[in-house]
Amino acid sequence: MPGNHGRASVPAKKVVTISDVARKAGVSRWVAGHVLNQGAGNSRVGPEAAERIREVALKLNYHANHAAMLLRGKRSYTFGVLVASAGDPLRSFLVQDFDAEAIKVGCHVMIGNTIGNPTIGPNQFDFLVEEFSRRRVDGVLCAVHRWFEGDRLALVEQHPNTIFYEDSAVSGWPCVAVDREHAMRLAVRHLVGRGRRRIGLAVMSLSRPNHLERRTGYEKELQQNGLALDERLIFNGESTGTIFAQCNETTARWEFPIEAMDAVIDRLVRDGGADAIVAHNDFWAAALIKRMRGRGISVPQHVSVIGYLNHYLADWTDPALTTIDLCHEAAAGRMVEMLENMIAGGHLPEAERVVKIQPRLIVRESA
Amino acid sequence: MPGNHGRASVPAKKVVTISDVARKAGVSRWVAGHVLNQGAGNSRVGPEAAERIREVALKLNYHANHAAMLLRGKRSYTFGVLVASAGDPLRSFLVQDFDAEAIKVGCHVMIGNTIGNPTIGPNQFDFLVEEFSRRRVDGVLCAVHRWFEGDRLALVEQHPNTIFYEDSAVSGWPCVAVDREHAMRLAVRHLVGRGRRRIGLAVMSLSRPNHLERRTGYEKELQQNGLALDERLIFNGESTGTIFAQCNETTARWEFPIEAMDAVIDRLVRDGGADAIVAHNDFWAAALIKRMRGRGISVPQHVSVIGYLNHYLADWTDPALTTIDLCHEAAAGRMVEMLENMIAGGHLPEAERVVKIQPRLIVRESA
DNA sequence: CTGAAAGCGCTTACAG
DNA sequence: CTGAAAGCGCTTACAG
Repeated sequence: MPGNHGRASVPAKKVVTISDVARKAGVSRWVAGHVLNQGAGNSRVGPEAAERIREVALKLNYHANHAAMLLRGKRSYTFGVLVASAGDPLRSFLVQDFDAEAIKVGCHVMIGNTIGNPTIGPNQFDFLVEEFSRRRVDGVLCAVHRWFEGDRLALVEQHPNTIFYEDSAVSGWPCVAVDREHAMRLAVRHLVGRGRRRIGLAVMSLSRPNHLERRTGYEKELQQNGLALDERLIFNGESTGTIFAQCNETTARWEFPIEAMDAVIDRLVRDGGADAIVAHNDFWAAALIKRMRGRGISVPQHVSVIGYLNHYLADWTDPALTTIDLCHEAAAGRMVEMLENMIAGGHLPEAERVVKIQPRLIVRESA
Repeated sequence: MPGNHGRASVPAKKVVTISDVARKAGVSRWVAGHVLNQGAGNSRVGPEAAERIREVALKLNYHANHAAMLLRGKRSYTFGVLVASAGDPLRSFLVQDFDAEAIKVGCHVMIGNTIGNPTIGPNQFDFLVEEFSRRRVDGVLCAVHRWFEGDRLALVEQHPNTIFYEDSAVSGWPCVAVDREHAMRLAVRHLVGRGRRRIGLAVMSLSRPNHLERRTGYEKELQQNGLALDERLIFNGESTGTIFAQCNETTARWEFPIEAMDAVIDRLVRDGGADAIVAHNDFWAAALIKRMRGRGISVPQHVSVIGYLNHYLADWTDPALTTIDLCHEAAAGRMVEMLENMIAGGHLPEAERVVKIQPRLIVRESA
């Protein structure tokens, strides 16, 4: 029968403690604790005693009491994850992969959505930073874009073991980001290889440093292939004043005005004569494909399209989307590794603070 | 500078304790603790003293030490969530919404992915059940389909405060599920309203009780509208032997053979003369739309299509997908509520153990 | 109402 | 190597 517990407190089931193990193994609590809960390789306990203790612990199904360790000052083996919304198309992969990597080093992940929950108060980000402190998380992954509210300085002050994903937000702080320059080079190179010469770039913004990297990669690869840069082939979403994606405050779901992509088609294809478009992300790409079909422009025959993200969506566009895979798994692995280094050893060497993840191109049908 | 901590232990920052508050407020620790950390409404402390204590606590920024409370037997204010993979199109919403609801009652959510991480051992589910015990979670949400491995009995034994989503897995245990019968009725009703008469149903399985409910709703609504049941209009994926969706063990991503939908089109549209299809989920629906276009069947002119889930995908199919929204937010709210009741009061009345969430139809373009 | 004491399960000096 | 003691920050009887 479910839940016949007391009110706010949970009756401690009879649980085996370090004393039980010590008694049964015929050693002191000190020795038992040392063998079981401290790092291995200590000189002070004989190997045969250690073995015996471990056996007893196994038989008794002993597990160190987490709360007691924590109270005593040990680490919590818990990471906090700050995301705008965990259901977000990109973050959901990141959350999954980060958890998978965390578990490998014995850590669990505590979720923290920073938007869409006004009941918490005016600023969920700051609230969660405090909560994570109270829970004594060992480290924090912050994957919240910098344009969302939240005191990043307070975050890193309270949680020195913080790592950022994509938007570093605090200059010089450890950050793992996709190599966007490389991503754009992969895309352009592929298109050139398919005979495209009028390659357009459509991005949400060029004022944000992250997005600017895309332009750099785009330009470099054009140059490398002897193609001239034509400003008419670059679409900067900022100039249109349209908000291309925003999170609905009440549903906490992302919304996207598909029709807004018509402006991209007008500028790049109709006016600029583009025969290919490298899109801001898979959603832009999917919308471009959809709207171009409506205008009789076929993909990839007339215009090739390349996305960025490799969301589930990519298989379902028609034609299926050729896109840049962001390799979240690699990013997650790297972040956990860095976090563990920070926890164990203190400073990360300057050179290892900003890590670029090499994305890869997934070729489907749209380019 | 990031991370200049000690090895495996974290130096306790100077933190304010209940003793500090008590001293400053001129009361005993007992009183301070009683006012601050116990439920309100105790008769033994005068209101003016209580007020003063609260003021001091606020000024000192006192927060009860979580580990100490836990060690003392208080609840952890943590929920564990078991999902096959948190990045899964459906689960990702659920994780987000469940966290949002949990935070409202002062709880945090610990993620647990039960597949895709073989390094953990042969059975991640059982491993996580143990881990959740060690972390002393107050309750568990299990949103893992019953055909995945994992000892459900051990789960509910170790965590009496467990609630299932969709697949109850343990008979009679509290469970929140979408009212699939109602979902199908909404879909059929809508199609009939649009003049469809040969309405097909395409589902992955009819042997699983959950899926059988769909057929029931489908039949009832046909009957209600005076339409005869035609077995040729029902596609049961099981009969084809195809695996329509599976999680890649190494990438932990869901894969779906889009071409497999051709069999559905053959049976329902070509042979059965269907003018509408209610699809197993949005992914089936999206694939049907895509493959039908390839065969010159246009949606919704020739055949209407309705999905199930209301994933991001729904906006991006061409035409945009009319689909059933599963109302995850409502489900999450209900689950947290039930969990809290179980924690606080013990048994849930029989009648409140199985909750059906009423889905809604989102009309876009495909039907 | 109040306050000193014991104890949750550990670790960490400390003295043998 | 060993063992008794103190203490992490709380709550819970218990005696005033």
